[in-house]
Amino acid sequence: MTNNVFSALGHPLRRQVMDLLRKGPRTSGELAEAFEASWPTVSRHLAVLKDADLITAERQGTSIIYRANTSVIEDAAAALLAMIGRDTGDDDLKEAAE
Amino acid sequence: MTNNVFSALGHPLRRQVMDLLRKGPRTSGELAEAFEASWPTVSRHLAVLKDADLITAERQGTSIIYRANTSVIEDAAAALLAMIGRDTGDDDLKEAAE
DNA sequence: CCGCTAATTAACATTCGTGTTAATTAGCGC
DNA sequence: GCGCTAATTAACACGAATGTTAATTAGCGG
Repeated sequence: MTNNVFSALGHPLRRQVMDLLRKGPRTSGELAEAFEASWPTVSRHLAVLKDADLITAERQGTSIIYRANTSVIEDAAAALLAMIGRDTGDDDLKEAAE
Repeated sequence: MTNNVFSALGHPLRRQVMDLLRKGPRTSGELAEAFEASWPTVSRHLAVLKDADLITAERQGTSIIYRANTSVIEDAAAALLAMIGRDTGDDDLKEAAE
């Protein structure tokens, strides 16, 4: 669950999508226009993000609206902080060995 | 700088390395033994992590000691939280649109 | 159903990532 | 320098990711 999240965020275009989505929901077309890449290319990046559960897709008429999935992003951030020993309240890791 | 960090964390073995390093410094040999993969394979994963600045390497005699680079991990976590509008004190992003 | 717009999926070429074994560098003790 | 251990780099094979154009699905309005 925090697994392909990092891979998904590995691509710069996908991070930019997340940044755009932070400001509010966007349709596929709006997102596609925001980048130089072709529409199918953006579409596939969106599919990767959706697969990683980083965004959600909701059909509305002929458009499809994408939204950032904040809880998954929070989980990923928590996983990172856990890497440096900072517990985040998820208590799922107990370890403090010198 | 927060760029290849996510790609580097995309591989499960590399996240496990980070988790081991959280508990303290380890030599290349110790890390190599911790995984099923061959030593050269682990070695190259370590190179990826080092390239992303997630870990540091220090030669000590014939051994090379690896340590987690906490500040870069913190930066990555901050970048994630910024994606959901949560400012982390880095003030480099200002935006709160509905 | 036809035509139109929105968006995804298919097919293809190319580049990147991963893992292995073999070869190489680096340091230490004799 | 020789031999030994620690670790990386080189070379190779192969599967996954990326981007493009062409084809397809989905919904709406006439």
